[in-house]
Amino acid sequence: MQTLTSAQVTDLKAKLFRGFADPSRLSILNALRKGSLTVGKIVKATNLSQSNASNHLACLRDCGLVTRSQKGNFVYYQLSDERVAALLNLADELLADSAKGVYECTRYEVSETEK
Amino acid sequence: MQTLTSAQVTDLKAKLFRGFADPSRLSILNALRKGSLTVGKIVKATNLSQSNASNHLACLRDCGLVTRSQKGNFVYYQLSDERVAALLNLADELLADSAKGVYECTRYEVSETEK
DNA sequence: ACAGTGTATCAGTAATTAATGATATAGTGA
DNA sequence: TCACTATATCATTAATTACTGATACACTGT
Repeated sequence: MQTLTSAQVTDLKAKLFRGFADPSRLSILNALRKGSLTVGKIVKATNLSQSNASNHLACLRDCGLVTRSQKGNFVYYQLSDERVAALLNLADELLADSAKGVYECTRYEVSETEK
Repeated sequence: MQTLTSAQVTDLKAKLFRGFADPSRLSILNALRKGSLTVGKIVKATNLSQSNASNHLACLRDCGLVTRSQKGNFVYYQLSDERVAALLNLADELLADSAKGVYECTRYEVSETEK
């Protein structure tokens, strides 16, 4: 068991947050809030392409946010810890209060697929 | 006051998390946990270059995580909400439990500046 | 108005990242 | 073994991002 430098801890924390920092991954995490799902169900729920979803799932696993369990031909993913959902909830609350400000921020660009 | 689509909410949430998802910004946020600081103090605390710190501060402001207040020649930054610190705390806890797994993950690369 | 200090912005570059389509792997049942 | 389904990986491309050094702006005191 090795002790980490504070810079290493910071890198790990950044990595953890990076898992949350992409709309595709957030939509996956959101779908998993209700429980574990197969990759196929995740693809349907999120409208991501299969390979893209698979890549993001690998990323989420890499960040420690989800775990994987194989059952026959299917692979189930689920949130790795209650606190993953708790982080999502906290972010929801924070956004609910500050969304207006962020939304109006000049740098923010809404994706073109939305009206 | 406009209602946001769920995709817009997802984009905003991703943007919020992106603020946390970089080691430089995390070290800034960490420095600000104890209270507000001038840019100069932040630069010293983080070892970032002045322009780099300034860019990250703009980013953090853009993500809604910090606020800015000017006093004479100095600019003070501070966390915009208690919940920003709460998110950092939650991430700390999550990491404390799962650090081992994340640390051992094959994809993770420790920056070369560390031994 | 000027010099000095603190902060922000700009242009350029290198590196990282997300997405796609095609292909590979692994499990299932006949 | 074979055909089939589910998932993962690969190669490529386009887009985004972090950083640096130089410069600009803003405030202060003289």
